[in-house]
Amino acid sequence: LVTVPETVNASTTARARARAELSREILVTARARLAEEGPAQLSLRAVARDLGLAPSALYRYYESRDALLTALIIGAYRDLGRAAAEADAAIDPDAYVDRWLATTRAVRSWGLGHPQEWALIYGSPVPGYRAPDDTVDAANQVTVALVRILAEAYAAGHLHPPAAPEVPAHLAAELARVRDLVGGGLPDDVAAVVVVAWGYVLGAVSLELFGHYDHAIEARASMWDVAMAVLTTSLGLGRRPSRSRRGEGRSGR
Amino acid sequence: LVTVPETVNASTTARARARAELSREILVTARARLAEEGPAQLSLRAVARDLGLAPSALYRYYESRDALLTALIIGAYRDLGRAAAEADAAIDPDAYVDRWLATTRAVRSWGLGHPQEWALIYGSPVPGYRAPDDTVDAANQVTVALVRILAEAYAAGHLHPPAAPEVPAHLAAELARVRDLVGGGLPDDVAAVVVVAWGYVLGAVSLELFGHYDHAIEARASMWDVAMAVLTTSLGLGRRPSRSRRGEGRSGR
DNA sequence: TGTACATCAGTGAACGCGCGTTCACTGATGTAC
DNA sequence: TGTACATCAGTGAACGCGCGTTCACTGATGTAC
Repeated sequence: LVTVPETVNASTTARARARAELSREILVTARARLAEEGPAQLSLRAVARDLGLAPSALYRYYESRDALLTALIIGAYRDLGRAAAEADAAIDPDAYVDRWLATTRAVRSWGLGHPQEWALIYGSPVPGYRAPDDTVDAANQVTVALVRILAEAYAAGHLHPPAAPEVPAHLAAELARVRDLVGGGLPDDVAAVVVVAWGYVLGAVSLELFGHYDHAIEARASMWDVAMAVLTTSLGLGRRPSRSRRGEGRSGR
Repeated sequence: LVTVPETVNASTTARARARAELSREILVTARARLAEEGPAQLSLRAVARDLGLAPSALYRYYESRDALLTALIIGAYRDLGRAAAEADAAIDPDAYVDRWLATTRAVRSWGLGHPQEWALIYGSPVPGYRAPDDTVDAANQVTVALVRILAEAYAAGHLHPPAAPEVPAHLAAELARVRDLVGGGLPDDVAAVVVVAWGYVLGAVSLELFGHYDHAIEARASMWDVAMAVLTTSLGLGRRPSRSRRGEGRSGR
């Protein structure tokens, strides 16, 4: 199975060009099917049908159904990561609260717009499917888009979480890896708080998408805004430290 | 289709008793199958096979596969709700922090012990299945078990969230419903913070169970403890108010 | 530029599988007299 | 207490369905001389 080049240069043969194009078209079609059924329901035959191909033809492009799923997962992470990064890039880099709010909002919006793809990457694992390591990098891009903002805010002295948890050594070692994703610089306790914030953002979108506000909270957008306000306060994210950390901090005054 | 009485009294006929028993046995077997495959994979035929019955026999007990799923969902919510309530009941009622930590821990433990049932109730919706309203009550029991602790803590003056978000009126009206689940008494902004805490607990368990700490954080129990410490601080849950709310609060001193 | 051969895309039939649900049936259990 | 009839549990065969994957094939595209 030959991998498909991302970019098609001029010297590429017509056959290769057609191959790359159809390969992408298969992905697009599969994504469209996903929008109508769940990831577990996604069938090669249905995709082939939509494309007017024989089912067996897909095997020239994807080794198996799992390979197609993997491509979809990676695509979804990339798409979401891109949406988050673009939202961030549109804001003044020094306005950390605004960047955080805009980026988290973009994450939620993407989820609302792509509920089945969200389920594919953040929902229950697809049964019988084991994600290969290729997906990890793509998943990390989303994490980085969120965490970077908080890391930069911290570096600029604009993140002062009032909650400074004790972090045991073995956990601190692992948090260091998260820290390294964004270039280091966070103390253990702040890194832990950042992971909690990351978890809340993803978890809250899932709760909403998976129907757990049903019959209770219909004002979803307002609830999101309120939740993010609470989160921002809890993070101590903003221009002025609300409290010094650990009695004596880096905060002025 | 006759409903099965919860309790079997002495006058019940042997046939009815057998019916009730097998009805329960079907559920138990289905739950066991769930532990091995995902909810979407659950098949009537497999359950019948495990019980040594013809597939058609199950139709005497459950109208359809969806009806069986519904019974499983309600059972899972009840089981989780019971586990949470029991953990709470084991703690001194005035020790709100301990109650919160014990109860949330119980929620996580139940999830770790019943990952597929967790996925059934909190994971991506099972495709093609639409949950009937019967499940809502059962779901609420879990919410109540968590929220009640915070409501009681607030009533006792032991909950002082430093984050007091602005809550728009239409959202406040909906939060009132949540409030009513536990007998009222929470101001809008506190109710909003409580919903955020509820969301974090459920979201964090899902993230862990669905594999989003994989390749990053292996010290799951420590991470949980740290997260709950952060959450507790963010809630302002404890004996002494860490800050007065809105400048002048009910806090003493 | 033209020909001979190799490569590769896509076909269509077939494989074996498991699923939810229906239906006419049998034999056992329960009930009314 | 005994008999006649009604109810109901469970059977087994069958329905129609869609699935992932394999395989021998054809015809078109690409390449080497």
